[in-house]
Amino acid sequence: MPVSDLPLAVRDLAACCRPATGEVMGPAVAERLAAVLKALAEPTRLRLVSLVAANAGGEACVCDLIEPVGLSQPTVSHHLKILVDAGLLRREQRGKWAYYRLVPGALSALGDLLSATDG
Amino acid sequence: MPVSDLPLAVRDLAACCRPATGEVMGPAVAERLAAVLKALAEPTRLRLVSLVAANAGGEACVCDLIEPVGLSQPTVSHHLKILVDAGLLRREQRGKWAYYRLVPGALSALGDLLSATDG
DNA sequence: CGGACGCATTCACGTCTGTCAATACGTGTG
DNA sequence: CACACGTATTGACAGACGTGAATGCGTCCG
Repeated sequence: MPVSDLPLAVRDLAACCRPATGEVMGPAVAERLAAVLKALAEPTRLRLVSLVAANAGGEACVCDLIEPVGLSQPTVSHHLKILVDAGLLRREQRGKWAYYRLVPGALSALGDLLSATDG
Repeated sequence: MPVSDLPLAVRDLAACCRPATGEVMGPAVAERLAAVLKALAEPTRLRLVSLVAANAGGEACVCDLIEPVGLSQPTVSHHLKILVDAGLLRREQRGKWAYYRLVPGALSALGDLLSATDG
C-alpha cells in the first residue's frame, strides 16, 4: 500500500499535534489523520471493528465475521487488512486461523484527537 | 446528495447507539457514522475544519480559506458543502460573504463515540 | 442601474475504492 | 505426502471522489 508509514500508531499521531506550535493542522498531519479516518469511514469496516470488540475474548477470526457482515471472504479479508494497515486492528496467526483484535489505545486516541479540536 | 438525512446531527448519532441493546453496531447506524467520518477522512477537509476553528471568532469566510489550503475556490466551496451536509460545519451568509463555523458539539460527540468502542 | 466581487453550481476528467470470481499460500490432518 | 481447510492475493469492473475551467447567482458600490 502507498500509505505504508502509517503504522506509526494512532497514539503517536495524537501525541504530535495537540501541543503543536500554533493551532492549525499542517498538511502532513492532516494526510496521516485522514488516512486513519478513511479506514474507519466505511460501514462494513465499522461493523467489523464493532464485531471484533464485542466478540468473546475481544478477538475474532475471519470465519466469525463473514456471516455477520454478509460479504464474501476475500472482501472481508480485504477490509481487515485496511484496518490493520491503519493501526486500528492487530492480526495474530494461530494455526490455521487468523485472529484479529483492537489495538488497545487506538480508537480512544483518535476520539480524543477529534474532541480536542472542538471543545 | 444521496445521503441527505444525515443532518440529524452527530449528537443524535451518539445518543442512539451507545446504550444500544447488545453491543454490535447495526448496519443502519454504521452507514450513518461512516457518512460523517467520510466527510472528515480527507486531508483538505481536516485542514478546513482546523482553519475555521483556529480563525478569529471561530468563524471564517471562503476567501480566508482559499490561500491556506492552496486549492481553487470551487474546490474549497465543494469541500465546505460536504462538511456542512455532514453536520460538522454551519454556514451563515452575511452580505457578500459566507461564514463557516464548527457545529458546537459535533466533533466532541464523534470523538466520544469512537472512544466508547475502545476503552 | 451597471459593473465588480464573493460564492455556488455544472461539466468533464483522471483516480481511487468496494466488490467478487478465481487462484495462490500455509497449516493441520489422514 | 497428499488432501482439506482457512485465509490472503490477483484481476477485473462499476461506481464514487477530488479537482479545476467555465458559468450562474446574489450582493454591494459608484
